[in-house]
Amino acid sequence: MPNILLADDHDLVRDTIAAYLETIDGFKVLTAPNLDVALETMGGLDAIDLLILDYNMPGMNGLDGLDRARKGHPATKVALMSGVANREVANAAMARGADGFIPKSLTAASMVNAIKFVLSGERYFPFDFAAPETSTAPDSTFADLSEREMQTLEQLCIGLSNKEIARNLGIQEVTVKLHVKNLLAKLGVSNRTQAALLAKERHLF
Amino acid sequence: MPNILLADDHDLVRDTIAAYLETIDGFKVLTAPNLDVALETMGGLDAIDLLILDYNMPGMNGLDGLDRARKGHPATKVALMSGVANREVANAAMARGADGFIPKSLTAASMVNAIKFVLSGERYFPFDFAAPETSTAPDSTFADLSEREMQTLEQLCIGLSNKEIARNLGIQEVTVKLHVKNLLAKLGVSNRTQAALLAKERHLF
DNA sequence: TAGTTACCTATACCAAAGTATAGGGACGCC
DNA sequence: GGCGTCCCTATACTTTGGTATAGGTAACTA
Repeated sequence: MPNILLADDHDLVRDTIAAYLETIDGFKVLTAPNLDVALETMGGLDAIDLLILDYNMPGMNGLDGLDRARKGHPATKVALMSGVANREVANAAMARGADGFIPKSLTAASMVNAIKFVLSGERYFPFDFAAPETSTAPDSTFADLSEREMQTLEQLCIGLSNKEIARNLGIQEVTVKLHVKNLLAKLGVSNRTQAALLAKERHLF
Repeated sequence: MPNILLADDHDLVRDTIAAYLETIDGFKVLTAPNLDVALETMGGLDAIDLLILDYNMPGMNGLDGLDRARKGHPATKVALMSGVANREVANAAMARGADGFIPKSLTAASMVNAIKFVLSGERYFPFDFAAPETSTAPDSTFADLSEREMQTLEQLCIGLSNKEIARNLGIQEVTVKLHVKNLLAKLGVSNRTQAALLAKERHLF
């Protein structure tokens, strides 16, 4: 029966999750209202198999808290939990060695799955949480680009110069400049670099 | 006891995996040597809970096979399995609606985990397989950038102009130009847009 | 028919980006 | 001391990028 330590400053959230895990799956769950208490508890007698840290919690200071927890207790698996963190934070957490990332948007059943996953030695990263970035902004900004402007943008995203784009599209450089100018206005950015960055961010090319 | 249909043209691989799943976890496993046979089998009496398709297998034709399988049997979960596919393919598969992606580099235990995961209604995407792209090239190209050049690059990645960067760093615009010129050379690119794109690709900022 | 939109081109101009060369100050290293 | 490196600045220059205005074609639409 694995020991879990759940640290979250939101009392209601923390206690209900803990109760759920205990009753439904028979985990033994300890709780802590912030990082410092959590680390104290870790130093106690019971060996903790999994430490779940809320991302927004006193003492966390971004992902530094993750490092602190991992450093002192290498044998314990550490998962991050958050209700607000975006994909960037989640990725950063995983890159920094977290064993899992649990968005609070998960269903209870999925959360249990995730926890079991981590306890079994794997690293959990919810795919459906990782993906939205791609599908969140399907077009909107890019919808009203004309075909040529879109083609121009595409070449811009490889970092080509107007001259090169002109050659590739078989038109004059002045025309490319025109397309660039228009697409900058439509995208609401002020130069080609920003346009390329924006397009890449939206995973257009 | 869930029914699994495993389709792989590699006889040895297919049969050993099937045997493993049957003996270790009590799954009922059917097998098929290619996509067509798999789809035929699906039409049989037994309801298949999970279809596992090898990516390199007669009939697959890239990810088209995935679509064919999903279209005819919406109730069946479909996972892709591959020994060679890279991250791009895996992501594309997930984007096209696969319920899971199973690299053959997984341990047997992890594979079982993945399968249970998918059967429970979640989508499985192995983080350790997804991540390498980020960590494969930690620096190399960027290692020999000086501190100022790195700061300049960072601002470049927001699409700022030389003038703005100069203001932000508290130096003259000419100096920024110098840094830009030098970092372009070090990165082996020919303009600021390419530099920004490269840095973003490597997830530096 | 006239109006609209996308597309292409042209000339011209200014701003921004990038190159070249030169020099000075700070630091660490042999 | 001399050497190398990074940082900053300066002048001067060329190229590229972006804006403005104007005009022509083709296709679609009211």
